[in-house]
Amino acid sequence: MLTKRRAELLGLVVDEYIDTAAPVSSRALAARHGLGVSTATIRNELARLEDEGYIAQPHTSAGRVPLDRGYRLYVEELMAEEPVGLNEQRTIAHQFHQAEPRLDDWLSLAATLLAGSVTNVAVIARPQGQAARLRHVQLVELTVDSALVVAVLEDGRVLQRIVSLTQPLDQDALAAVARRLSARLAGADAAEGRAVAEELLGDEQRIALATAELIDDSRQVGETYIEGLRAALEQPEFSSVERMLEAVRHLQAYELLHTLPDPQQIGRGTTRVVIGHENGSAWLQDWSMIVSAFGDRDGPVGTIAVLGPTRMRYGYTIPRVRYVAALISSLLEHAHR
Amino acid sequence: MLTKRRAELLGLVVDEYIDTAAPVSSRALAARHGLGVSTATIRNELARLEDEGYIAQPHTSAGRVPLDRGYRLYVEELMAEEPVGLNEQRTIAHQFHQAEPRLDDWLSLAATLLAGSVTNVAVIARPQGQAARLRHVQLVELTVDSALVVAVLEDGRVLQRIVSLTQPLDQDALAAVARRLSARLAGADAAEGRAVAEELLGDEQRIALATAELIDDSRQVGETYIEGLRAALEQPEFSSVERMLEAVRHLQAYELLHTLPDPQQIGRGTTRVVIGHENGSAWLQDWSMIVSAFGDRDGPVGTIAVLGPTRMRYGYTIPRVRYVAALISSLLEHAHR
DNA sequence: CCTAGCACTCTCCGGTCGCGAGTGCTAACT
DNA sequence: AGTTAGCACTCGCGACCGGAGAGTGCTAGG
Repeated sequence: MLTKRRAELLGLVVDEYIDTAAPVSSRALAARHGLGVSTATIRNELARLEDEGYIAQPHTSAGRVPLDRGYRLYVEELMAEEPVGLNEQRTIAHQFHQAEPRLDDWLSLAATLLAGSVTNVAVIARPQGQAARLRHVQLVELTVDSALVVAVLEDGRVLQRIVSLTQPLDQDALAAVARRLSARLAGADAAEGRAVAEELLGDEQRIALATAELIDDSRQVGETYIEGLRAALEQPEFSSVERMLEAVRHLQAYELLHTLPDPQQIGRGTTRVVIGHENGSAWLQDWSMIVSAFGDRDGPVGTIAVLGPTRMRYGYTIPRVRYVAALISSLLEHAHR
Repeated sequence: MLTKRRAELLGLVVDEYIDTAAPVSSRALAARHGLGVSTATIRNELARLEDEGYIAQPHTSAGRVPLDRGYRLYVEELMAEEPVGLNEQRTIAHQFHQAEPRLDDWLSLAATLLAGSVTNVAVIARPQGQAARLRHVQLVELTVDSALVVAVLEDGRVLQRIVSLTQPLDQDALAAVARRLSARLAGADAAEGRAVAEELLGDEQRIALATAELIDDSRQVGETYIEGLRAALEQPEFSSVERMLEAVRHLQAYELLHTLPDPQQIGRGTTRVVIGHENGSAWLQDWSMIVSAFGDRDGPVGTIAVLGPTRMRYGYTIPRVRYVAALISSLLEHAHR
């Protein structure tokens, strides 16, 4: 069981780590917060917390770093929220009232302000329409090195896209590929399409991927606003070129839109925190996501989220995401009248 | 004087460097292109080219790297253009005809296609309105740590923006700052405003910067589309964290919009190449910019540009920028009818 | 004017070493 | 039983070499 003292200690470890981004040592804990015990005692407790999977050491002779499980408990029970001060509220609200009363402008502004306020990536997405499933695919030869992928969806819509090929394929070969893909992909949604594509190779894979993307396109992707890339990248977790590149690679409208949960599933007024491995996507393993929804009385219409390293100022970020979501919702309500 | 042979050699050095991103040695040149001379002779010629400021060595025992002057000559006389093939033209044009016939969608698509085609950053900007000059500034105390900057422009427009302060300033102090700034900035355009801000410190600097940005805002910034950040960042010139961060920091709509030349100054149909230090801004010192304008018969309305490291495939990029600009212009013409 | 040969320079890479930070464990203390 | 002082041990990190390799400039001879 997790004793009171150990829980408090965990809270301190997370606080400290969020602050310094460096493994937290028993000495640092004793020094910064005068708990009435020695470092040896703290070490014992830390060892217990490690056994229970809340924290870990990067290597034998290092301090402790929170694990996802530690963050989870922290977010649910230990952290102190830093509410949005009145000044801050006024400053933010003012900018909205000053802007043109257009939803697009509001959302873009909201993304910018939120990103600036929490120094992380802010994403605001407004999906439109329903995602459909595939009926079948056809391929049309365009030039030697490109073909047209035509996706026919179950609801009857027809979408097309050009794919460039690495090897020449004539119309017969294309037809064969199309037959195979149609068989495997019939009834598939975008995610299933991508899964099938994973198993294929070369041009056939490219075509399958294009098909999956066409299915995705059926959602008629609304606007997506992404801000704060720069602020996020300045954080120490991205101090190597590879991590930075990976972040830039993935932080794109297209990919994010399909990573964020549907606004319906969140519901207005609630804020969900998704930590590290709780994210489905592999690349998000050491990211956390704070998601909220906005909308009017007819229900939620969009998602507003902050993405950042798992080492994120949850207590600070969460209220701000919630506040901005609520603010937009109330702007929408007023606009409707 | 630059002999024929030396010019050719320079062309080869630039070609090779663009290709490999590594300093070019006399041996590499002799091996890859069977010039009828020995490496020693090549070394002599390279030494001359270095004296004349076209190329340089990163350190004594390294090969040669082109300097801006070398690139300039290359672009103007030596490079071989790689025209946009018919297939490529068709593939690109097709996507435009498939898109909704809205200028916004066209521009966004153009940025994406262009960036993908040249694997560098593509920027498309459509400025609107004229930039104005400042009449005077006023400051209004909002909260302890924020103030409202009110800029009155020469054409009578009034723009405002909130600035957060690092130190508390009361209304008297703010009034003093406003008086000082108004005196220094009267009649200034945005660039001059920024220059003055550079000389100031702390909150006064922040306020001056905000003022400069307000002046900029008077242009009523149109849409800016930026694509290809990721592709650009994968290039070897950004293989250090600092360079990458610097690029991300600067490649923002706001900053780029004010870096690109006015479409009027370029004129439809022409393509301008700006290499390294020829760029005004300090951060662009090792970037090159290929700029073209698009518009209809009433004149150019927007700028289309590709940004990349000075080591850029000029011969490949230039025709593609030109092509896309022309394509959009012609779409505009047709739409007008 | 060209070229073979050579001495020289400088970077890059791998290995070694010592320092410092931090831990876990043990034994004594309350 | 819980706490603590003391200590041996581990590990990462930065500094410091030293040799290999790449490339140059120069010289002397064709």
